[in-house]
Amino acid sequence: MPRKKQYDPEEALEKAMHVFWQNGYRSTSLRMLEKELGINQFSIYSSFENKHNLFVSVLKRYQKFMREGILQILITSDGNLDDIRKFFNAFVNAVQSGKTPSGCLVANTAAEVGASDPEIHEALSEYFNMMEDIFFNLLERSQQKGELSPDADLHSKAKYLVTCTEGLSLSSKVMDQSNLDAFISSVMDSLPK
Amino acid sequence: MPRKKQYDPEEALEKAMHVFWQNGYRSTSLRMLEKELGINQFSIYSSFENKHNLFVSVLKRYQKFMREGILQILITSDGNLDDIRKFFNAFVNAVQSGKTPSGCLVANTAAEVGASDPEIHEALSEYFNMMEDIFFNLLERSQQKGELSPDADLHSKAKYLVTCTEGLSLSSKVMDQSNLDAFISSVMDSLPK
DNA sequence: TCTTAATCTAAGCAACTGTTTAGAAACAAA
DNA sequence: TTTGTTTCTAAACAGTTGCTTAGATTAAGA
Repeated sequence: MPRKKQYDPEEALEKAMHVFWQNGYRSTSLRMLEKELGINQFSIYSSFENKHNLFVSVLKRYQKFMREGILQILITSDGNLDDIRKFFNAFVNAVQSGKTPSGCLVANTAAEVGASDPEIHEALSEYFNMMEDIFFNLLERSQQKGELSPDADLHSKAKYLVTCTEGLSLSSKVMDQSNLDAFISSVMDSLPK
Repeated sequence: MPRKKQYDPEEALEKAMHVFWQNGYRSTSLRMLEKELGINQFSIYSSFENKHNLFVSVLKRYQKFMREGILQILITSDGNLDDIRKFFNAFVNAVQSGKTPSGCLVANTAAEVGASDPEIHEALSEYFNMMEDIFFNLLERSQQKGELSPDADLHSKAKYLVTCTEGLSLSSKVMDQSNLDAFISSVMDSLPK
Protein backbone atom coordinates (compact mmCIF):
# COMPACT_ATOMS: atom_id res chain seq x y z
CA MET A 1 0.00 0.00 0.00
CA PRO A 2 2.54 2.63 1.01
CA ARG A 3 4.47 4.80 -1.34
CA LYS A 4 8.12 3.82 -2.00
CA LYS A 5 11.07 5.95 -0.86
CA GLN A 6 12.65 7.82 -3.74
CA TYR A 7 16.09 7.74 -2.15
CA ASP A 8 18.38 5.22 -0.46
CA PRO A 9 18.83 6.11 3.24
CA GLU A 10 22.27 4.49 3.28
CA GLU A 11 23.39 6.63 0.35
CA ALA A 12 21.91 9.70 2.02
CA LEU A 13 23.82 8.89 5.20
CA GLU A 14 27.12 8.71 3.38
CA LYS A 15 26.46 12.03 1.66
CA ALA A 16 25.54 13.53 5.03
CA MET A 17 28.83 12.25 6.42
CA HIS A 18 30.78 14.28 3.88
CA VAL A 19 28.75 17.43 4.57
CA PHE A 20 29.33 17.16 8.33
CA TRP A 21 32.96 16.28 7.74
CA GLN A 22 33.53 19.45 5.76
CA ASN A 23 31.54 21.85 7.92
CA GLY A 24 31.40 20.42 11.42
CA TYR A 25 28.35 19.52 13.46
CA ARG A 26 26.88 22.88 14.39
CA SER A 27 27.80 24.66 11.19
CA THR A 28 26.04 22.10 9.02
CA SER A 29 22.49 23.27 8.44
CA LEU A 30 19.51 21.27 7.30
CA ARG A 31 19.28 23.47 4.22
CA MET A 32 22.82 22.41 3.29
CA LEU A 33 21.94 18.76 3.87
CA GLU A 34 18.71 19.15 1.90
CA LYS A 35 20.67 20.53 -1.04
CA GLU A 36 23.58 18.09 -0.87
CA LEU A 37 21.53 14.94 -0.30
CA GLY A 38 18.97 16.00 -2.87
CA ILE A 39 16.11 15.13 -0.56
CA ASN A 40 13.61 17.23 1.33
CA GLN A 41 13.95 18.14 4.99
CA PHE A 42 10.82 16.19 5.77
CA SER A 43 12.44 13.04 4.39
CA ILE A 44 15.59 13.64 6.42
CA TYR A 45 13.47 13.89 9.54
CA SER A 46 11.40 10.83 8.73
CA SER A 47 14.55 8.75 8.17
CA PHE A 48 16.80 10.11 10.93
CA GLU A 49 14.45 11.76 13.45
CA ASN A 50 16.52 14.93 13.95
CA LYS A 51 19.87 16.55 13.31
CA HIS A 52 21.47 15.16 16.43
CA ASN A 53 20.47 11.57 15.69
CA LEU A 54 21.59 11.94 12.10
CA PHE A 55 25.00 13.09 13.27
CA VAL A 56 25.41 10.19 15.67
CA SER A 57 24.62 7.86 12.77
CA VAL A 58 27.12 9.75 10.65
CA LEU A 59 29.85 9.16 13.24
CA LYS A 60 29.22 5.42 13.13
CA ARG A 61 29.22 5.51 9.36
CA TYR A 62 32.53 7.40 9.43
CA GLN A 63 34.04 4.66 11.55
CA LYS A 64 33.06 2.09 8.92
CA PHE A 65 34.27 4.39 6.14
CA MET A 66 37.71 4.68 7.69
CA ARG A 67 37.96 1.01 8.57
CA GLU A 68 37.24 0.06 4.97
CA GLY A 69 39.45 2.84 3.63
CA ILE A 70 42.76 4.30 4.75
CA LEU A 71 42.92 2.15 7.92
CA GLN A 72 43.32 -0.93 5.72
CA ILE A 73 47.01 -0.07 5.62
CA LEU A 74 47.19 -0.86 9.33
CA ILE A 75 44.58 -3.62 9.43
CA THR A 76 46.13 -5.74 6.68
CA SER A 77 49.70 -5.11 7.82
CA ASP A 78 51.73 -8.21 8.66
CA GLY A 79 53.41 -6.35 11.49
CA ASN A 80 55.87 -4.24 9.54
CA LEU A 81 56.30 -1.10 11.66
CA ASP A 82 56.87 0.96 8.55
CA ASP A 83 53.20 0.48 7.71
CA ILE A 84 52.49 2.93 10.52
CA ARG A 85 54.58 5.50 8.74
CA LYS A 86 52.78 4.69 5.50
CA PHE A 87 49.46 5.27 7.23
CA PHE A 88 50.56 8.61 8.69
CA ASN A 89 51.90 9.73 5.34
CA ALA A 90 48.73 8.70 3.54
CA PHE A 91 46.68 10.58 6.11
CA VAL A 92 48.73 13.78 5.84
CA ASN A 93 48.69 13.52 2.08
CA ALA A 94 44.90 13.20 1.98
CA VAL A 95 44.57 16.37 4.07
CA GLN A 96 47.15 18.49 2.29
CA SER A 97 46.22 17.43 -1.23
CA GLY A 98 42.69 18.62 -0.57
CA LYS A 99 41.17 15.15 -0.82
CA THR A 100 40.00 15.30 2.82
CA PRO A 101 41.08 18.82 3.83
CA SER A 102 39.10 18.61 7.05
CA GLY A 103 41.30 15.92 8.53
CA CYS A 104 39.64 13.46 10.87
CA LEU A 105 35.93 13.93 11.58
CA VAL A 106 36.34 12.38 15.01
CA ALA A 107 39.17 14.74 15.92
CA ASN A 108 37.13 17.71 14.74
CA THR A 109 34.09 16.56 16.69
CA ALA A 110 36.16 15.95 19.80
CA ALA A 111 37.36 19.54 19.56
CA GLU A 112 33.90 20.94 18.82
CA VAL A 113 31.63 18.88 21.07
CA GLY A 114 33.94 16.94 23.36
CA ALA A 115 32.24 15.45 26.37
CA SER A 116 29.35 17.92 26.43
CA ASP A 117 27.03 15.56 24.52
CA PRO A 118 26.91 12.02 25.97
CA GLU A 119 25.79 10.21 22.80
CA ILE A 120 28.33 11.93 20.62
CA HIS A 121 31.00 11.41 23.24
CA GLU A 122 30.18 7.71 23.29
CA ALA A 123 30.62 7.49 19.52
CA LEU A 124 33.98 9.27 19.73
CA SER A 125 35.07 6.92 22.48
CA GLU A 126 34.16 3.90 20.36
CA TYR A 127 36.22 5.24 17.49
CA PHE A 128 39.20 5.74 19.78
CA ASN A 129 38.83 2.16 21.00
CA MET A 130 38.73 0.87 17.45
CA MET A 131 41.89 2.78 16.61
CA GLU A 132 43.59 1.42 19.71
CA ASP A 133 42.67 -2.15 18.75
CA ILE A 134 43.97 -1.70 15.23
CA PHE A 135 47.30 -0.34 16.46
CA PHE A 136 47.52 -3.00 19.14
CA ASN A 137 47.04 -5.84 16.66
CA LEU A 138 49.71 -4.43 14.39
CA LEU A 139 52.16 -4.01 17.25
CA GLU A 140 51.45 -7.53 18.43
CA ARG A 141 52.23 -8.99 15.02
CA SER A 142 55.36 -6.86 14.95
CA GLN A 143 56.41 -8.23 18.30
CA GLN A 144 55.82 -11.80 17.14
CA LYS A 145 58.01 -11.12 14.11
CA GLY A 146 60.71 -9.87 16.45
CA GLU A 147 60.77 -6.39 14.93
CA LEU A 148 59.44 -4.86 18.15
CA SER A 149 61.07 -5.32 21.54
CA PRO A 150 59.47 -8.24 23.47
CA ASP A 151 59.11 -6.23 26.66
CA ALA A 152 57.25 -3.32 25.07
CA ASP A 153 53.93 -2.37 26.66
CA LEU A 154 51.74 -2.78 23.60
CA HIS A 155 48.54 -1.43 25.14
CA SER A 156 50.30 1.69 26.26
CA LYS A 157 51.94 2.18 22.86
CA ALA A 158 48.64 1.63 21.06
CA LYS A 159 46.97 4.35 23.12
CA TYR A 160 49.96 6.55 22.43
CA LEU A 161 49.58 6.07 18.68
CA VAL A 162 45.87 6.95 18.80
CA THR A 163 46.59 10.34 20.34
CA CYS A 164 49.45 10.86 17.90
CA THR A 165 47.03 10.25 15.04
CA GLU A 166 44.57 12.80 16.39
CA GLY A 167 47.37 15.29 16.92
CA LEU A 168 48.49 14.72 13.37
CA SER A 169 44.98 15.45 12.13
CA LEU A 170 45.11 18.88 13.76
CA SER A 171 48.66 19.70 12.82
CA SER A 172 48.10 18.80 9.17
CA LYS A 173 45.84 21.81 8.97
CA VAL A 174 48.39 24.21 10.37
CA MET A 175 51.94 22.94 9.84
CA ASP A 176 53.62 22.35 6.51
CA GLN A 177 54.81 19.05 5.12
CA SER A 178 58.37 19.21 6.46
CA ASN A 179 57.21 19.88 10.02
CA LEU A 180 54.80 16.97 9.82
CA ASP A 181 57.57 14.71 8.55
CA ALA A 182 59.60 15.65 11.62
CA PHE A 183 56.69 14.60 13.80
CA ILE A 184 56.16 11.32 11.99
CA SER A 185 59.85 10.46 12.19
CA SER A 186 59.92 11.16 15.90
CA VAL A 187 56.92 8.93 16.45
CA MET A 188 58.53 6.13 14.45
CA ASP A 189 61.78 6.51 16.38
CA SER A 190 59.89 6.30 19.64
CA LEU A 191 58.72 2.73 19.03
CA PRO A 192 60.95 0.38 21.07
CA LYS A 193 62.91 -1.59 18.50
CA MET B 1 35.34 66.75 23.65
CA PRO B 2 34.32 63.17 23.02
CA ARG B 3 32.51 60.97 25.46
CA LYS B 4 34.63 58.48 27.42
CA LYS B 5 34.32 54.69 26.94
CA GLN B 6 32.45 53.05 29.80
CA TYR B 7 34.41 49.81 29.47
CA ASP B 8 38.03 48.71 29.13
CA PRO B 9 38.62 47.16 25.68
CA GLU B 10 41.43 45.00 27.06
CA GLU B 11 39.15 43.60 29.75
CA ALA B 12 36.43 43.03 27.18
CA LEU B 13 38.90 41.16 24.98
CA GLU B 14 39.85 38.81 27.78
CA LYS B 15 36.20 38.10 28.53
CA ALA B 16 35.58 37.48 24.85
CA MET B 17 38.46 35.00 24.84
CA HIS B 18 36.74 32.88 27.45
CA VAL B 19 33.44 32.94 25.58
CA PHE B 20 35.06 31.84 22.31
CA TRP B 21 37.14 29.29 24.18
CA GLN B 22 34.06 27.66 25.62
CA ASN B 23 31.85 27.77 22.55
CA GLY B 24 34.10 27.88 19.51
CA TYR B 25 34.25 30.52 16.81
CA ARG B 26 31.05 29.95 14.85
CA SER B 27 28.91 28.94 17.80
CA THR B 28 29.71 32.11 19.71
CA SER B 29 27.05 34.67 18.92
CA LEU B 30 27.18 38.42 19.37
CA ARG B 31 24.26 38.18 21.78
CA MET B 32 26.35 35.86 23.97
CA LEU B 33 29.27 38.26 23.80
CA GLU B 34 27.02 41.23 24.53
CA LYS B 35 25.72 39.48 27.63
CA GLU B 36 29.06 38.14 28.87
CA LEU B 37 31.08 41.29 28.24
CA GLY B 38 28.31 43.47 29.60
CA ILE B 39 28.60 45.88 26.70
CA ASN B 40 26.36 46.62 23.74
CA GLN B 41 26.87 45.17 20.30
CA PHE B 42 27.47 48.63 18.92
CA SER B 43 30.41 49.03 21.29
CA ILE B 44 31.83 45.65 20.30
CA TYR B 45 31.71 46.70 16.68
CA SER B 46 33.22 50.12 17.32
CA SER B 47 36.12 48.54 19.23
CA PHE B 48 36.75 45.40 17.15
CA GLU B 49 35.11 46.11 13.78
CA ASN B 50 33.42 42.71 13.40
CA LYS B 51 33.24 39.19 14.80
CA HIS B 52 36.06 37.90 12.64
CA ASN B 53 38.48 40.64 13.68
CA LEU B 54 37.52 40.21 17.30
CA PHE B 55 38.30 36.52 17.10
CA VAL B 56 41.71 37.10 15.53
CA SER B 57 42.46 39.48 18.40
CA VAL B 58 41.22 36.85 20.84
CA LEU B 59 43.66 34.29 19.41
CA LYS B 60 46.55 36.68 20.01
CA ARG B 61 45.29 37.38 23.48
CA TYR B 62 45.09 33.62 24.14
CA GLN B 63 48.71 33.24 23.17
CA LYS B 64 49.68 35.83 25.78
CA PHE B 65 47.34 34.23 28.33
CA MET B 66 48.99 30.84 27.92
CA ARG B 67 52.50 32.26 27.88
CA GLU B 68 51.87 34.00 31.18
CA GLY B 69 49.98 31.03 32.60
CA ILE B 70 50.48 27.30 32.33
CA LEU B 71 53.37 27.58 29.86
CA GLN B 72 55.48 29.16 32.59
CA ILE B 73 56.24 25.60 33.71
CA LEU B 74 58.16 25.13 30.46
CA ILE B 75 59.47 28.67 30.07
CA THR B 76 61.04 28.91 33.51
CA SER B 77 62.36 25.35 33.48
CA ASP B 78 66.10 24.95 33.92
CA GLY B 79 66.12 22.06 31.48
CA ASN B 80 64.70 19.33 33.66
CA LEU B 81 62.86 17.03 31.24
CA ASP B 82 60.36 16.13 33.91
CA ASP B 83 58.99 19.66 33.63
CA ILE B 84 57.49 18.54 30.31
CA ARG B 85 55.60 15.85 32.15
CA LYS B 86 54.53 18.41 34.73
CA PHE B 87 53.19 20.63 31.96
CA PHE B 88 51.27 17.78 30.32
CA ASN B 89 49.80 16.74 33.66
CA ALA B 90 48.82 20.29 34.52
CA PHE B 91 47.17 20.63 31.12
CA VAL B 92 45.20 17.38 31.42
CA ASN B 93 44.23 18.26 34.95
CA ALA B 94 42.88 21.66 33.91
CA VAL B 95 40.71 20.01 31.27
CA GLN B 96 39.41 17.12 33.34
CA SER B 97 38.83 19.10 36.53
CA GLY B 98 36.56 21.43 34.57
CA LYS B 99 38.82 24.46 34.96
CA THR B 100 39.33 24.68 31.19
CA PRO B 101 37.10 21.86 29.91
CA SER B 102 37.46 23.04 26.33
CA GLY B 103 41.14 22.17 26.18
CA CYS B 104 43.29 24.33 23.93
CA LEU B 105 41.57 27.13 22.02
CA VAL B 106 44.15 26.87 19.24
CA ALA B 107 43.59 23.13 18.85
CA ASN B 108 39.84 23.66 18.74
CA THR B 109 40.18 26.43 16.19
CA ALA B 110 42.53 24.37 14.06
CA ALA B 111 39.88 21.65 13.99
CA GLU B 112 37.03 24.06 13.31
CA VAL B 113 38.54 26.55 10.90
CA GLY B 114 41.90 25.09 9.88
CA ALA B 115 43.40 26.66 6.80
CA SER B 116 40.11 27.92 5.37
CA ASP B 117 40.57 31.41 6.83
CA PRO B 118 44.00 32.96 6.11
CA GLU B 119 44.08 35.40 9.03
CA ILE B 120 42.97 32.82 11.56
CA HIS B 121 45.37 30.30 10.07
CA GLU B 122 48.19 32.79 10.45
CA ALA B 123 47.37 33.25 14.15
CA LEU B 124 47.31 29.48 14.69
CA SER B 125 50.64 29.15 12.93
CA GLU B 126 52.16 31.81 15.16
CA TYR B 127 50.99 29.97 18.23
CA PHE B 128 52.52 26.73 16.97
CA ASN B 129 55.79 28.56 16.39
CA MET B 130 55.73 29.96 19.91
CA MET B 131 55.15 26.49 21.33
CA GLU B 132 57.99 25.10 19.26
CA ASP B 133 60.36 27.80 20.51
CA ILE B 134 59.40 27.14 24.13
CA PHE B 135 60.01 23.41 23.78
CA PHE B 136 63.23 23.99 21.85
CA ASN B 137 64.65 26.25 24.55
CA LEU B 138 63.84 23.74 27.26
CA LEU B 139 65.41 20.88 25.28
CA GLU B 140 68.48 22.98 24.62
CA ARG B 141 68.95 23.68 28.32
CA SER B 142 68.44 20.00 28.99
CA GLN B 143 71.09 19.11 26.46
CA GLN B 144 73.53 21.57 28.04
CA LYS B 145 72.89 19.96 31.42
CA GLY B 146 73.69 16.60 29.88
CA GLU B 147 70.27 15.15 30.62
CA LEU B 148 69.42 14.93 26.94
CA SER B 149 71.56 13.10 24.40
CA PRO B 150 73.99 15.52 22.66
CA ASP B 151 73.13 14.23 19.17
CA ALA B 152 69.37 14.72 19.51
CA ASP B 153 67.71 16.79 16.79
CA LEU B 154 66.16 19.44 19.01
CA HIS B 155 64.18 21.22 16.30
CA SER B 156 62.59 17.97 15.23
CA LYS B 157 61.78 16.99 18.83
CA ALA B 158 60.33 20.43 19.56
CA LYS B 159 57.96 20.14 16.59
CA TYR B 160 57.10 16.67 17.76
CA LEU B 161 56.16 17.93 21.22
CA VAL B 162 53.92 20.64 19.77
CA THR B 163 51.80 18.09 17.93
CA CYS B 164 51.78 15.87 21.00
CA THR B 165 50.39 18.78 23.01
CA GLU B 166 47.61 19.39 20.49
CA GLY B 167 46.81 15.68 20.39
CA LEU B 168 46.66 15.68 24.16
CA SER B 169 44.18 18.56 24.07
CA LEU B 170 41.82 16.48 21.94
CA SER B 171 42.30 13.23 23.78
CA SER B 172 41.69 14.83 27.17
CA LYS B 173 38.11 15.35 26.06
CA VAL B 174 37.56 11.73 25.11
CA MET B 175 39.95 9.42 26.97
CA ASP B 176 40.09 8.92 30.71
CA GLN B 177 42.98 9.77 32.99
CA SER B 178 44.75 6.39 32.84
CA ASN B 179 44.81 6.38 29.04
CA LEU B 180 46.23 9.88 29.02
CA ASP B 181 48.91 8.86 31.50
CA ALA B 182 49.92 6.09 29.12
CA PHE B 183 50.31 8.66 26.38
CA ILE B 184 52.31 11.05 28.51
CA SER B 185 54.64 8.27 29.66
CA SER B 186 55.24 7.18 26.08
CA VAL B 187 56.08 10.70 25.06
CA MET B 188 58.49 11.08 27.96
CA ASP B 189 60.13 7.74 27.13
CA SER B 190 60.57 8.84 23.55
CA LEU B 191 62.93 11.69 24.43
CA PRO B 192 66.50 10.56 23.72
CA LYS B 193 68.18 10.35 27.11
C1' DT C 1 26.55 78.01 27.84
C1' DC C 2 27.10 76.47 23.39
C1' DT C 3 29.37 73.39 20.23
C1' DT C 4 31.34 69.19 18.61
C1' DA C 5 32.59 64.65 18.46
C1' DA C 6 32.44 60.24 20.36
C1' DT C 7 29.64 56.98 23.06
C1' DC C 8 25.60 54.88 24.50
C1' DT C 9 20.76 52.40 24.13
C1' DA C 10 17.51 49.92 21.78
C1' DA C 11 15.24 48.80 17.94
C1' DG C 12 15.53 47.02 13.40
C1' DC C 13 17.32 44.59 9.16
C1' DA C 14 17.24 40.50 6.06
C1' DA C 15 18.92 36.01 6.16
C1' DC C 16 19.23 31.76 8.44
C1' DT C 17 18.34 28.12 12.29
C1' DG C 18 15.93 23.33 13.56
C1' DT C 19 11.56 21.58 13.26
C1' DT C 20 6.56 21.06 11.95
C1' DT C 21 2.56 20.91 9.09
C1' DA C 22 -1.04 20.90 5.40
C1' DG C 23 -2.02 18.91 1.35
C1' DA C 24 -0.80 16.62 -2.99
C1' DA C 25 1.09 12.28 -4.99
C1' DA C 26 2.23 7.47 -5.24
C1' DC C 27 1.83 2.85 -4.39
C1' DA C 28 -0.44 -1.86 -3.73
C1' DA C 29 -4.03 -4.63 -1.53
C1' DA C 30 -9.20 -4.92 -1.53
C1' DT D 1 -11.58 1.75 -8.71
C1' DT D 2 -11.56 2.50 -4.21
C1' DT D 3 -9.01 2.49 0.08
C1' DG D 4 -5.27 3.05 3.40
C1' DT D 5 -0.75 4.08 4.32
C1' DT D 6 3.41 6.24 3.33
C1' DT D 7 6.20 9.67 0.93
C1' DC D 8 6.53 13.78 -1.28
C1' DT D 9 6.56 19.16 -1.91
C1' DA D 10 6.52 23.56 -0.18
C1' DA D 11 5.29 26.67 3.02
C1' DA D 12 5.34 28.15 7.61
C1' DC D 13 6.82 28.40 12.54
C1' DA D 14 9.28 31.02 16.16
C1' DG D 15 13.81 31.96 17.44
C1' DT D 16 18.63 33.30 16.22
C1' DT D 17 22.34 35.06 13.26
C1' DG D 18 25.85 39.16 12.07
C1' DC D 19 25.42 43.71 11.46
C1' DT D 20 23.34 48.63 11.08
C1' DT D 21 21.01 52.72 12.39
C1' DA D 22 18.38 56.59 14.62
C1' DG D 23 18.41 59.17 18.41
C1' DA D 24 19.60 60.13 23.18
C1' DT D 25 23.73 60.92 26.30
C1' DT D 26 28.18 62.32 27.81
C1' DA D 27 32.27 64.70 27.87
C1' DA D 28 35.49 68.80 27.42
C1' DG D 29 37.15 72.88 24.63
C1' DA D 30 35.47 77.48 22.82
